[in-house]
Amino acid sequence: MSKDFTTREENYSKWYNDLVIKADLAENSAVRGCMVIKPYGYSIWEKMQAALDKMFKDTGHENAYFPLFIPKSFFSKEASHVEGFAKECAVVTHYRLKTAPDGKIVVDEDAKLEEELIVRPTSETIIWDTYRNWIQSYRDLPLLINQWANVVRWEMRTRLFLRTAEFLWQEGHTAHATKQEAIEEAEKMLNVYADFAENFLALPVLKGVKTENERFAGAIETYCIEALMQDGKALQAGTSHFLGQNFAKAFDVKFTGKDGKQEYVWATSWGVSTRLMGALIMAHSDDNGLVLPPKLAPNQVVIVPIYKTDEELAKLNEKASEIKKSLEALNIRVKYDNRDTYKPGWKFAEYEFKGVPVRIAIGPRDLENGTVEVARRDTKEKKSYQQVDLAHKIEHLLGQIQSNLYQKALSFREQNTTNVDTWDEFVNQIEGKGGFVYAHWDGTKETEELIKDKTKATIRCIPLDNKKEDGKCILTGKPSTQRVVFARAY
RNA sequence: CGGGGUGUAGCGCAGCCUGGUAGCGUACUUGCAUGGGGUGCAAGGGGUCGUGGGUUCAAAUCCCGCCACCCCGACCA
Repeated sequence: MSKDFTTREENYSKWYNDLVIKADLAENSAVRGCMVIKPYGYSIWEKMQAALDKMFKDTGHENAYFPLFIPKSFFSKEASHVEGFAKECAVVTHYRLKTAPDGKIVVDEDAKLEEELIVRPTSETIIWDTYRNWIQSYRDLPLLINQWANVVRWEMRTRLFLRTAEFLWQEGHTAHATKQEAIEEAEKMLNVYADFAENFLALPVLKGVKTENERFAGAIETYCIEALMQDGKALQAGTSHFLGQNFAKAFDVKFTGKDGKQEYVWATSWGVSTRLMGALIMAHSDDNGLVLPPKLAPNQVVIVPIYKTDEELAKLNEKASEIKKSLEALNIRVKYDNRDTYKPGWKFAEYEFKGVPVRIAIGPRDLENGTVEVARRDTKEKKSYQQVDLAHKIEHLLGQIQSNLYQKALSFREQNTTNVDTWDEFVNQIEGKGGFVYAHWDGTKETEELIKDKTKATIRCIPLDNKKEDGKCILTGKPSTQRVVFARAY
């Protein structure tokens, strides 16, 4: 199944693609740019959803659902928003098919829609059109709503999980009485994303704001979390937008304040997508396959029996079930694989490839000695453990693996973060090792675009915890007050 | 949309140049042996050769059109 697997060094991009397919996470579908998420991949996504959904609810949000289709006219209401999405919209123009004289199924031209429907690329417009009726008074605020949905953006080039024409995500859309409160909400949700990335994905992220160029279409401020992948490229892992009153004005959403005066509502929106799957895969996996952090692994532990005879298997079944139960009592997700159709070595390789954090092998020798063999996926280390109190030891080990993955990713990021002060250094760094490059920039759109044209590097963000520092723009030499983070990105 | 490439068994590929009844590896099925890191041997099943047309006694192979997918650019979470 996974022999002859491409290594990261040979071809990082092929490694990623092969990994996604061979680890059974997803595959390309019959539809251009759209993937099928397979059960194993989907179960990881479900784990992410569950964790995020809880975090959203713990911060006061509720789930709702809005239509897949958005009337075309809605898009024209917020000028910069439509501009940002116009080039990648799927449009529904007809509502009926018919059989042509030659027997082929064709679109019935008589069934043309009065107004075309856009398949949502994001839901601000339909949601704000709805909010108009929901919000009258300051008592209706804040309105804190999240939606789990699929969206469509007709991308020209797609890659499994990282960029697909249709993807799954959540989008939060909140309405507030004051500017300050909306900004706090946008920042709060950015922190939720950062916590999630660090605690569940085991992935350290930079928190920052986007430059005007990179800002979400229709936003006043776009906050983001940026992660560094093993090939030195950055991945935007989540965004949170302060939308000001742009959408309230476009959709005429006003509320009456305590003072009896009418004012436009302040808005935020924030989202993360199945792209997080891509981040997860690229952050930790190695040339032996997937490496999953225990908190998101569908199976945290797999138990493999080693035996020759049916009698041995019967004894091992008994012992393994006992171990399985003791682990499950601690809420550890365990699979016992006693299929006779595959050999132990095959199973070892298989679970390793699928990233199961801990493998327990147990054979006749272990039964005699009261031991098991425990192998951890992150370090590939194998150790013999006494069966006594095994469940607690495994629980502890899972915690260690989770934090080890985070530490490893963190030190990778540190090793691949550099300060540069001259253009030559900058080009060398971007074209060599890559990584996050802190450099001075004169603050103009033109310079940012010029740098992008010359090096393919973009400003990933202006970090929130940035310290002020006088310097000169690496390209123009004009004065600058702080360093910003450059990288090539996905 | 520009440049390059590929369509042959579930998957990966050879065969094409030089036309002559479709092959390899793997996966699958069956049997026997094997079993502490992808097991060996044997037998077996499976293909409108992307698609439409043309040339020819004969086309996977030669010619023309079309379609799909992949890679590199412009666009992007």
